[in-house]
Amino acid sequence: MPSQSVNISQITISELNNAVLNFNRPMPSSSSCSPVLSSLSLPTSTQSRSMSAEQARELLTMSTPIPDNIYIDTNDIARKMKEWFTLRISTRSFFAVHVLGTGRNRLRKLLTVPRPFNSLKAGKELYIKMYNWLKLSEDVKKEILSVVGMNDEKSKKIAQGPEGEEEEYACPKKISRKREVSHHSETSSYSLLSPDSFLHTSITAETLNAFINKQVDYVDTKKISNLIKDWLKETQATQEWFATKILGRCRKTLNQCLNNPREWKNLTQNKGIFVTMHNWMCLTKENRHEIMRVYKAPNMNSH
DNA sequence: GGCTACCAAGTAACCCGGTA
DNA sequence: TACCGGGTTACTTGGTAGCC
Repeated sequence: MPSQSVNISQITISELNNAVLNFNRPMPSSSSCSPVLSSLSLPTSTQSRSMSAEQARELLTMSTPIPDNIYIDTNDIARKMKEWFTLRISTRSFFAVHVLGTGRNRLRKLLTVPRPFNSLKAGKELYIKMYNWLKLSEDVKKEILSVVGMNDEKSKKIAQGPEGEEEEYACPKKISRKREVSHHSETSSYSLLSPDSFLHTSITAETLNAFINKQVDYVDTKKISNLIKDWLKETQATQEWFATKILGRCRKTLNQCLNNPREWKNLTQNKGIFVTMHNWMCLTKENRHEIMRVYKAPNMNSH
């Protein structure tokens, strides 16, 4: 994969070094891992330019021999990585190919059957990369993902069509329309557009975004489905409008969620829809009405 | 590490019922 | 009867995991 400088990236080497400085801080709920990245040969803090994809990968790579006193708990790393993947910030395939530089099946093996660190050969480097990855802040991780994947020519080529000769993988933001939608909900990027008229309302788009994407631990899916159905009847708002304007999904998806709500624990991608619906119903009647007016909900003339 | 089956999510097509 | 909104079914696609 060719190394390219990335102009649009906002991340700087100094920011990355700041992240590295925090590495001496213990990992949350971790006691078995010792800092490793501090031994890496990182760019100096005087460099304040955007990093290239290669530099992003280098950041996670051991560039010096592994000290004998360093022990990495592969089980712990695998568990934490699996937890991180549930956030759906990146697919396993994407992470394997672009961050680790290996195949998705290889990563799966590392996560499902973690072998003792000392018994590993080439796998050591991959675990170290993951260890270092877990130490980064979420913002830095996202920037790295952006740098190593979203902007390189390979990704663009594959994103344009199935002609790619390289290993098939999925880019969560560019390639998969479905995952993009899912990602959208999981990462709290709100679906509402920002009409100019919103500027004149008492509730701002930012406020609404923050509120409606508020994280929720649990949603009673059946209850919220019934509430939404009742609310749609009451206000005569159409499923089409609510689905596209508020949820950012197609009407059919909303319809299925309302009529066949799965148990919360069984949900994966559609959790975001129920979270948004839950938060929507937590808004005051007045706020909902105002938003409906701004977003030109049908039948608003009658209210 | 390759192959393959399964699952989840999203959507198109179609149908049905209400209404003007 | 045409139109619109809601519901159902089948299909497509990507991710994951089992098997070897």
